[in-house]
Amino acid sequence: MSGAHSHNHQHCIDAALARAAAICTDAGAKLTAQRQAVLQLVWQSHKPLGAYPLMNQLQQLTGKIVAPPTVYRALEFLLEHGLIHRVHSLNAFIGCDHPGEPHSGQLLICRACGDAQELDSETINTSIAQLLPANGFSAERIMLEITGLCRNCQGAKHE
Amino acid sequence: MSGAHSHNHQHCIDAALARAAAICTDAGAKLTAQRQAVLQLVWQSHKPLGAYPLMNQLQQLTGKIVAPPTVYRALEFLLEHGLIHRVHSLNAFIGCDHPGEPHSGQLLICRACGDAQELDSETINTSIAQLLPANGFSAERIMLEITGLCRNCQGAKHE
DNA sequence: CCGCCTATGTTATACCATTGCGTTTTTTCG
DNA sequence: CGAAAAAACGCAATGGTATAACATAGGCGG
Repeated sequence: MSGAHSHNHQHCIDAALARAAAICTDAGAKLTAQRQAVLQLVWQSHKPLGAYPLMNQLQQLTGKIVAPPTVYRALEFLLEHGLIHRVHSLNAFIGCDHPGEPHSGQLLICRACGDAQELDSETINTSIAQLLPANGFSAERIMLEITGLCRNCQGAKHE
Repeated sequence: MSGAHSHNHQHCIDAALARAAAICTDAGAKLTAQRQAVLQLVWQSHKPLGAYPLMNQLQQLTGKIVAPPTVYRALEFLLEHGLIHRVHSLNAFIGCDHPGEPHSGQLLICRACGDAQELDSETINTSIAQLLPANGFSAERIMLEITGLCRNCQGAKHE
């Protein structure tokens, strides 16, 4: 596994980094080199990336030893500013497709290839929004994670 | 913490255990004493219960030392048979309100009191179901967890 | 009795995340 | 500018979550 992606999505990464920079400037937050490096690595991985793999990659990238708190602090910053999502079912992280906009992180996670795709279905959002008042519940964080098989993996099925 | 619940929901627990026994018999699975004890403890807690607290309670209940794999194996069994749900955002477990029926574990989790309430909204289910074909995705597990403030905690709590 | 399957026990370890503290860097402002 | 304050970072240790690997015990059909 060394940069062998058939499709080069360097421009996606660059775009994401640019958007991130803009958002941080806007918010008066500092996208330091380290945070940017973490964001880049998260984006660079098509799949949700765990904190420790990320840590290793960060070490390779910077040539320095990196301890867990370092990477977690960067991740926390990026989460706070909506630049990445946490994928709870995998204990991993993934770049956010449309930072800046309000959205709730709807994810389709393929258990075969590991890819994750972000959705933003208004239908689902409104269904949920309509449901809450009936329960007197005030929502702060909505997390929808759907695990299954993506289009590509359905034909070539394992198990 | 010694049985200090103001509301005695022993009958809920008993009902859940009875249903569980029926479901297991039906499925040809064995609800052993240990698994039943774990199920009881999970139900006994109004709130989602972590594996290690559960382990401690199980030790007190049985008077024997219990190792992590023991409790995880029981939890795995209960999950497989739909008798409990895993709450990913808390790394915890909660009794399932309506085992036996197909449902997808929609949860309202109050961050103030820690209570969790299970939903089963057809509206949401159909929204999701309609969304999947467009993405060519075949869903196997759908997980919706909503964190916020429940009715009781909204008045009392700030921030 | 014997072999098989399931459940369980036991030890160790992998994996995920945070706390606490001290140092360096950056920002702020007189 | 230069000192005080704040933010980011490095580092060591620890806490919390989950599983691997191997051993043991008991039911059950041949």
